[in-house]
Amino acid sequence: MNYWLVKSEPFKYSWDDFVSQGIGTWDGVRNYQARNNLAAMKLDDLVLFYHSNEGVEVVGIAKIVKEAYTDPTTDDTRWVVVDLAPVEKLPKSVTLKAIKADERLQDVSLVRQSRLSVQQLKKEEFDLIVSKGYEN
DNA sequence: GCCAACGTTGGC
DNA sequence: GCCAACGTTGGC
Repeated sequence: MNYWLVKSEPFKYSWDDFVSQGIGTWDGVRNYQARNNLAAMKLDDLVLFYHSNEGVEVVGIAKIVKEAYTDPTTDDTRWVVVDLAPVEKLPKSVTLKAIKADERLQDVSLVRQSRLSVQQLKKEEFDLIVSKGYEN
């Protein structure tokens, strides 16, 4: 089981859009590192859903319902997509600020390599961020 | 809206 | 294969 984090700009594709659709194809990735992460995702891996630009926070948990396949939105065969389904919304979203403030989360890519749109997390990091979503 | 960080492209 | 120029992302 692996743990991931994906970013989306809420005005393009928000958590609420995702929930109302019930399933979301994660297309549009045009970065090799992000692509490699998509390709490594396995069925039922858990994924944190992060809002970039607006909100700048982790809002919910999703899971992989279909492993990587060729991106149907382009003829370029280098790119892949996965399908995700919502698992649950965090009672309280976890802001980037809160993540940066936690010394145990200094190695996560959000902090180290903020531009990467599909990132892998360690189980401890994933659990820690989720637990913050349940605090207070 | 600005700018830093980073990825990609293309000339040599 | 290097590197400058350029484009994009994303936090602030």
